[in-house]
Amino acid sequence: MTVHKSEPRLRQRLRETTRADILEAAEGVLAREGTRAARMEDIASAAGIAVGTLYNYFADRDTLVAALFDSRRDELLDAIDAALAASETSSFDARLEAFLLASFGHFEAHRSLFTLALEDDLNSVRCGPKRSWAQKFKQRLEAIVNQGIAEGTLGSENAELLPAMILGLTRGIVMHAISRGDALPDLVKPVIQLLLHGAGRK
Amino acid sequence: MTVHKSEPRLRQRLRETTRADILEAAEGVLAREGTRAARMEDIASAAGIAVGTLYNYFADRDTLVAALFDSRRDELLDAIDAALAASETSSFDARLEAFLLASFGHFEAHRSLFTLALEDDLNSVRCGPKRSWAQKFKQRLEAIVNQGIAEGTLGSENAELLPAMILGLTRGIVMHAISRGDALPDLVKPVIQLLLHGAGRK
Amino acid sequence: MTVHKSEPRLRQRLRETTRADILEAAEGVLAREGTRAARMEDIASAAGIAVGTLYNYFADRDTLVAALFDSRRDELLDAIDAALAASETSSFDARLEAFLLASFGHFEAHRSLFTLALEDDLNSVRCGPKRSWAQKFKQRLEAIVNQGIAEGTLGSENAELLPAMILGLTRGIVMHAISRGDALPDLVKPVIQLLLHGAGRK
Amino acid sequence: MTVHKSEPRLRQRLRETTRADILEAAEGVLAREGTRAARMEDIASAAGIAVGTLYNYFADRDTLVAALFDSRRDELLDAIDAALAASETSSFDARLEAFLLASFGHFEAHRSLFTLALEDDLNSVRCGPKRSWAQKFKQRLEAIVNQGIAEGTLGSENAELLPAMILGLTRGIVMHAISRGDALPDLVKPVIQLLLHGAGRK
DNA sequence: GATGAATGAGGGTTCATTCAT
DNA sequence: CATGAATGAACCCTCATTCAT
Repeated sequence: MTVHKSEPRLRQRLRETTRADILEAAEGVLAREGTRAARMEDIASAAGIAVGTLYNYFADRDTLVAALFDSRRDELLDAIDAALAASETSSFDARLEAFLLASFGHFEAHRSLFTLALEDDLNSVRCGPKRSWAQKFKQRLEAIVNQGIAEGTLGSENAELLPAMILGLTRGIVMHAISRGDALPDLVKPVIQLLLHGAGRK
Repeated sequence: MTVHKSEPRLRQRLRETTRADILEAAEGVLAREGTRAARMEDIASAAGIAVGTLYNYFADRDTLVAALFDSRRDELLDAIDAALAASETSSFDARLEAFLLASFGHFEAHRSLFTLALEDDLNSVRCGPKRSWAQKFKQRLEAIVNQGIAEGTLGSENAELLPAMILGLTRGIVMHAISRGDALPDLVKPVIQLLLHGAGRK
Repeated sequence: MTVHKSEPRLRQRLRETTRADILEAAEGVLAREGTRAARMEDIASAAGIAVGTLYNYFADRDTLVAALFDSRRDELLDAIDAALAASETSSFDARLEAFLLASFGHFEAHRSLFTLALEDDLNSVRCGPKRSWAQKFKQRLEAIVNQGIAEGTLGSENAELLPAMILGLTRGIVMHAISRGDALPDLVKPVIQLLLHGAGRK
Repeated sequence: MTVHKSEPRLRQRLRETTRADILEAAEGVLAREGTRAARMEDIASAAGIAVGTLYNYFADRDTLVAALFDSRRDELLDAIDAALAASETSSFDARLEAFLLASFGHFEAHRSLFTLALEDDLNSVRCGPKRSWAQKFKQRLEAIVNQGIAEGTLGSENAELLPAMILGLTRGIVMHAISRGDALPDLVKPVIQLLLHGAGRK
């Protein structure tokens, strides 16, 4: 009886697992072959399943690719939100650091995909801001920036540009680290330093 | 005879013109359809020529697309180099401003393509640093940064990270401006401000 | 014991019921989607069972479809044979009328499938006369025609063409009625009239 | 110059020829393999061209198949209309004979396809009367029947059913001839005989 | 050199069939 | 026996590339 009751749950769980496995396989293949060249058959065999099975989980290729990017974006946002929630009462500096550490950790974990995520900005222009990765990223930054201003840590000039600039800064650093193989967490301090005090000589 | 001698020149010039027309047509089509979906026939008809003719100018699709990005990158680098040459004896601030103005001007002119150029970083990771846009951009920045340090305008900490960060900053601002339709030149000052003094309250 | 003896019977009966349910579901789906587009899964879900179960009753798709047409054909022939048996001693006119009424009744009941049964002639050409619906239909007509000749009601010229012509006539009328929504039984008289006396003015 | 002017014509003519060749190849393949099983590749190789070329002439498989049936239907109707025009002033009997001869001739020429055309009635029910073959066939019959009534050769009872019945009759006879390999023209007389005077003994 | 129809390998997708639960 | 997810052969269609005119 218990068995019969829980069976749907098991099914459900298995289904979710398989879905996740497919996305992980897709991540590897897309990163290796490129978004353009990645073939459904490659993804299937990387996931250890048959082509047809892919279509039991995703309506078509586009849906699968979109699901992959959505999934990774959501994981990133969740990590950021958790870090922000954990540092709710901290100072601006601490929260910014928490934000960057969470972000960098996620990029590190998905280094391969991240190279592709860069195309995303482009999508946010082409497909509208719906799937945008940068959009939601900026929203979190806005909140932090506002806190910094309220606290008096940040000046209020160019406040509306700051999120975009921090986002760019972060990206520049991540690309730099990825292409040189540097460890990301070490780069948190320099970013904060530049942000608060600039690179001018004191 | 002179006529005969110069005829090849005319031919040559016509050839170059057609080549440039094709690239311009390609720029529009790629921007509109995306790198993935853009078809050779679309490019040909946008250029007002037959498909086959494309192959008299470019070996294959990949070559054409690469030529497009190379061309725009070279134009950007030429504009930057000209601006830097013109401000050879100026101060760090002035040269940085010249650099940013030249860059932003180029982005403004190729707004449509620029959304695609973002994929390029990705390529620099995947195809090696050969075609990289960012790579050469950074080289120019390195020279400016070094001058700033030598002049005493910039501090010397994290000097090796600065080019990457400025690059990112620039990109963040450009994306922001593109998605909001803002004028790019207005954003030069804020970038320099952040770079030199940070966003912290004085 | 008796119980044990009759259990197989129950099973047998259940099996037959399910089989019939499947065929009925298939009839609806084929009529709605077309022979080409109808999918095994559609049939299964219309029958309220799982795809796999279909294969416990029919070896494969072709077998199922063939069984459907065979089944409806046999029902038609049974109805005709019953009508003929009931009018065994009647005159030619009466028997022909009985024949047509039985046929039309069946078409009326399977209006949806009948549109498909038209493909069947085609099959009788392509797959040989085995599954033919028309073949057996004609056999009955032959018997009636022969009686008509023996009775002296029909002339004997073109006797071998008459069954084919009556069959065609019947079909033409049925198609006409189906496409216009007319009631079939009303059309029995006109068919007999044409058949016996033609449409020429007396 | 003339050459250059007429080139488009040549192109046009070649295009039409190829289109016709494709339809003829398709006719053979469809007849051999069935509407369901016929593959684009088979059609292409039967036409002596590559698969891709098919798509330069027809948008997709459905369009090609529809074009085939439309084409043959139009040819039939043209043949009928020509026969009717040629016998404009003749009596009812003569015109009916002309009609049947024209029809039978066309069926004979497209014997292979005709087996498939039977599916068409079905389509006329499913897809509406647009592509219908029978629909237009009946229109011609209506005109002839009306003439017959006006002339006094036909009685006026059941006049609205006559076209459908003649159509059915014709079909029954054609199927009979096809399945037995009989010559169609020989069957014109019996059809007219039945139609005018019935099969009853005089 | 320009043209654009022909080519055909290759990819996305479907769906009859199987089989572990 | 019922189930329905997994399978993968098969098919439609696309589009980069070629080549005869």
